[in-house]
Amino acid sequence: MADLHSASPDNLLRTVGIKVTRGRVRVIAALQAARQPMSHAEIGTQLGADAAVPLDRVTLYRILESLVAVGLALRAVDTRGVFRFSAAGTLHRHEGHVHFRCTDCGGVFCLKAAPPSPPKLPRGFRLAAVEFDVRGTCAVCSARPAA
Amino acid sequence: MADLHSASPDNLLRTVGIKVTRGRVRVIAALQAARQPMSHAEIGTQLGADAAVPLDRVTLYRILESLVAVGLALRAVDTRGVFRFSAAGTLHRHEGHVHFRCTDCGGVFCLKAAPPSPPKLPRGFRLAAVEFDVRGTCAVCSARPAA
DNA sequence: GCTGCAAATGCAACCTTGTTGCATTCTGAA
DNA sequence: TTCAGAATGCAACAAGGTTGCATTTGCAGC
Ligand SMILES: [Mn+2]
Ligand SMILES: [Mn+2]
Ligand SMILES: [Zn+2]
Ligand SMILES: [Zn+2]
Repeated sequence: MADLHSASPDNLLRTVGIKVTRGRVRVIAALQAARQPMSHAEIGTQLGADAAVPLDRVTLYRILESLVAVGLALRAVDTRGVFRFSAAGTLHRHEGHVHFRCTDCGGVFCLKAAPPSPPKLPRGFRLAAVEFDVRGTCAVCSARPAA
Repeated sequence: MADLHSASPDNLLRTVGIKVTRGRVRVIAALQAARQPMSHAEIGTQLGADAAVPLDRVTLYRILESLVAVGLALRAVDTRGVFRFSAAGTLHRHEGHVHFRCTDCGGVFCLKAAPPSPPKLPRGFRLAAVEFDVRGTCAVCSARPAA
């Protein structure tokens, strides 16, 4: 089982069955190279900097949306209310375990615990999604003195 | 120190030593009456609805800021990246049960199920909050034909 | 290698959330 | 009652995020 950062963007996209486009490849590569989850603005800046062809702002949003939808990226909200994205992988299944979100750096960490089962709903209610959100500060951010 | 659970907005404000203004009193009252944390927009809508005198949008932000600063309100970021505010010292506690969020009407419903216990964290990680987010459509929205 | 169609993109416009500056009004202590 | 500092209202701004629509592009089928 390859780790998150080893599979090529092209192969990841083909594996999940969505089109391989220049934009998606560039975004996945950027997320894989990142040491921390990136905001939309950070990705846009970096992509605009190291490439002759800039990526449209809206297209970037839609690329991130599509990557999250197929599980190739994870999305979290940092303490300032900004979405931050990190690379995931097809080979890594995220359904079977709980995630920890660092509210400081926006990082998402896989825990070993199994997700809780959904509760009983009142009559007529229809369940669509269940999300167990565990938040706090990761080891790195907890060690670092507060800003 | 006065009991935060039973004090009136006026007394709460006097206790913490900031000025008692019409706006602050109304906001505290709204937060105390709320069954769940409210967004800035929700507070603004409610205050605009049941009062002849609407509250300026910016003033509301500054009121919430001041209440958080003195500890009379709590601020959190929800999964959509929006700040939500709750009164500190209200009687309705939401820690003891799970919530259901209707993705259609936006309503939040208190369920009878107990929240799952937080999982074991890796060394150095610090837990801040655990949120069990159950989403879907409520009874009313499920019954109504899709728009 | 073509062809055709759905998927993806670019662009303009728009919405929401949150902030800043400044003149005016209000609170509450002296 | 006075009045300085705190709070408010209004206008303008900024960033994050979304929507609609015309155009381009990936890629499956031939
Ligand atoms: Mn995971
Ligand atoms: Mn509740
Ligand atoms: Zn962290
Ligand atoms: Zn509903």
